[in-house]
Parts: sequence; structure tokens; C-alpha cells
Amino acid sequence: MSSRIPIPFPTVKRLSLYLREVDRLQARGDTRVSSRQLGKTLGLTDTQIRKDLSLFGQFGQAGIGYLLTPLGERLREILGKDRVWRTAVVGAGRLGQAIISYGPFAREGFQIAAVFDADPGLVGKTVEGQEILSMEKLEEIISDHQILLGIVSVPQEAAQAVADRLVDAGVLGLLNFAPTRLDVADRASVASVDFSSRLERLAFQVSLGLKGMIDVEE
Amino acid sequence: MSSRIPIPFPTVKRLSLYLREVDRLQARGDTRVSSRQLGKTLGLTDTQIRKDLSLFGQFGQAGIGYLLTPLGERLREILGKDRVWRTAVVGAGRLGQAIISYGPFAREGFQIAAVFDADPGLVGKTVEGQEILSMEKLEEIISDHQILLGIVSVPQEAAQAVADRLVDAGVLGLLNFAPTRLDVADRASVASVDFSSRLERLAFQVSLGLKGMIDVEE
DNA sequence: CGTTGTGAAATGATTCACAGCT
DNA sequence: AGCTGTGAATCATTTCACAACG
Repeated sequence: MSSRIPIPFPTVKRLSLYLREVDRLQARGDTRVSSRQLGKTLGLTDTQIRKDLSLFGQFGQAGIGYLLTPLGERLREILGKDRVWRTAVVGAGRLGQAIISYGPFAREGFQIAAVFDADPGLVGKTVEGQEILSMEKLEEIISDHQILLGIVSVPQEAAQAVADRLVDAGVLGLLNFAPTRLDVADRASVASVDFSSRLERLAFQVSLGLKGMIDVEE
Repeated sequence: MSSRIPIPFPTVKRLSLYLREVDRLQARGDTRVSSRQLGKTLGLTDTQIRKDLSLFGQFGQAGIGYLLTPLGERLREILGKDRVWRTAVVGAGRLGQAIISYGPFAREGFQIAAVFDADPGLVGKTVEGQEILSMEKLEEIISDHQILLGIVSVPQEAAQAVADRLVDAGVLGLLNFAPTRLDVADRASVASVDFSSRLERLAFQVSLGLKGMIDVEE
């Protein structure tokens, strides 16, 4: 018998960090890690790590900690990294090109299977071994190559239209770099990377540090 | 008399979105907006928006909604956008160059005041009107130009060392693009933009959609 | 009416405290 | 002693419900 439980969203965020650190420790030759040790490098409490991991069963050893090999395997499985995710990049401007050549993506099992751009001046050029394709071919190639993820690195004005086309073509997940919300109803998942919002929040935090908390009354 | 209250972290995240939408509506010629309307475009509930805004005083009008001009002004003030933030970019590889030329930053009051890179092959070149400077000049220029924010777009291995130098030089906020945690103790604020973690979470969400919730027992 | 502002209730996530294993 | 796993308590955030206003 198997039961289904909801995974708290913040936990998912952390699982990804756990896996990264587990990989790093394994590369260093370690064979095990305690929740305390993991928490220290990641800036989290040991309790939180144990709580997170306990959602997926018991794979720690009291008195010892967690063995890196099974922990890594299980995290990979949970995060869907026990397979290759074919990914399309739409928008091959400076940002798109940076994404295509971004080391960690390739290293972590995300395979850039196609790159598209609307600019005829870019179409035909090659970035990191990938030929930039015309937008006209988008639907055909997404479907032929069974591409499940799409990275949207086009200007804000074009983002929603691109998202619509990707989803219509069968993409199930969008990584959005444009500073706007993508509406895909229930047809896909969307994750956003929002530089300016992040920088703005940083400026806010710094303001607080400089000025203390916000005054409610002036 | 004035009292100080803590601002919930999730609220800060949203304030930035509110401001962006307010600006967009104003550019379109609108003069007011209701929490309902705002929520619809941003994918949030109207109650949440009102709760968020109410933390900073009452500036809506019952029966009418919020006037865009005062709302925008107040948001800008809260977020620390009523001033120019001089910002340094460290790491002028593809990602760094994409960041430097990223439109929304400039448009939103963040001024790139200096660009550094450790690669002698890049030093002296110009990106978007900015000369890439040698790392040797970092401390001097940060201090002379009173740069308060630093963007870290170097490889993971170099990130912590760069962060240390920036903070020592007087930077108060770091926007970190490297897939690692930056330890700055209490000397600065850090915000991270973590592409791979985001993509991993997206893959996880898609897995859920494909496979349903995680099985607790196999 | 439609809309804001806000206490009160509900939900969600983290931390505490400790039993139990090695 | 050092560690995990977890129920219970606490803390944080969202949603509800509705009074007051234009």
C-alpha cells in the first residue's frame, strides 16, 4: 500500500540544495554527512533538514548520519533527476546565450535540445555547438524531439506569446526569465527567474539595514 | 510618534511586483486600480494585496481602489527606489555581460558603476559602454564611487572570495548568481539567483504533474 | 453596489523537546 | 556520546468575514 502526501513548497527548494551539497561532499571523497553538518554549510537548522528528509522515508542512521550514496540517489529520484530533461531555449540574445553556455545546467542533467530566436540575424549562427533555429520550426522540433521543458529568455513583450506556443507544442514546464507573469492556466508548470525583482528586494533589505524597519507613521 | 513593525518577507517579494504593474498601468494611461484587478494580473488574491499594502498605511479609497500615482510613489519609497543604487558587477563572462546589458536593471534605477573581471583577456574591453576593469582596482573603485551593491557573476569556486572582497570594500548588498551560499556573516545582505536550483524545482513540479504526488512507501 | 481595511480563524512551516537507536 | 525521527508547540502567513466608506 502506498499513501500520497503533499510536499511543502519550501522543502522542494531545499531538496535541490541538499543534492548539490551531497554531490560536492561525494566528489570530495566523503561517505556520510550529519544533518548538523549539512545545515551548517547551507545555513539551515539540523531539525529542518531531518524533517524535510523524513517526508520521503527514513534513510538516516541514528548515531551516524546519512550515507551520501543512498541519500543522493533518493534525492535525484525525488527531484526527477533520474532522467534526462530535454530543454528548448527560446531567445538567443545575450541572456539566452549565457543560459546555453551555463555550466551547471549541462552538468546537472538538463540537455539543451534546441535553441530558437525570432531575429533573422541570429538564425543560423551557432552557440556552444547549438545552431540557432527559426521560430517557424518551433512546434515541429518540440514535438519531434519530445522536449518537455522550455526556457523563455525573450523580452517581456514577447514572453507570453512564446509561452503560449511552447505550451501548445507540448512543453510541460517553463523557466521564465522575463519580468512578467506567464499565464498558462493548468497546462504547464512555470518557474520564474526575476533578476530585477530580486535586485529590488536586495535594495529593500539594504535600506532596512541602513534605516531600520519601515516607519508606519511618518 | 512612529512605531516600527516587521514586514513579512513574502510581502516584500510582492511589493516589487505591485510596483512593476503600477508602472505598467500608468504607462498605459490608467489612473487607478483595484486590489481585485491587480490580483488578477499578478495571480494573487485581492485580500492579500490589501493586507500587504495596509502594512504601510491606508492609501486606498473604499469603493474606488488605489490611485496609481501615490501608490507608485509610496512603493518606490518603501523599496528604496527613491534613489540611485550604484552597483558593481564582478565577473564579465557571458552571464556578466548579459546582466550588464539587461534592460530592466537600468530602467529601474540600478546604475552599473563598475565592471570587474579576473581574466586579463577581458580586462580593457568594453561592454555596453562599460570598460572591464582589473580585479586589482576593486577596493579602490568601490570605495571611491561609493558603490553599495555588488553583483557576483563568477564561477562557483571564485564566488566566496569575491564576496569577501566586496564586503570588505564596503558593499552592503550582494546579488549572487553563483550556485553556492555566500557567507557574509552580518556584514551585508545577500540575495541569490540560482538558475539550476530553479530549473530543478521546475523539473520536480513537472514530475509531480506526470506522476502525481510522491509515494511515501514504494 | 463595489471596494478598502482589518480583526479573527485557518492554514502552513519551523522549531522544540525528547524517545530511541548505534 | 552522537545522531535520527517525530509528535507537540510555536510562529508566520494567508484567507475569511464583515464593518465602514464613497
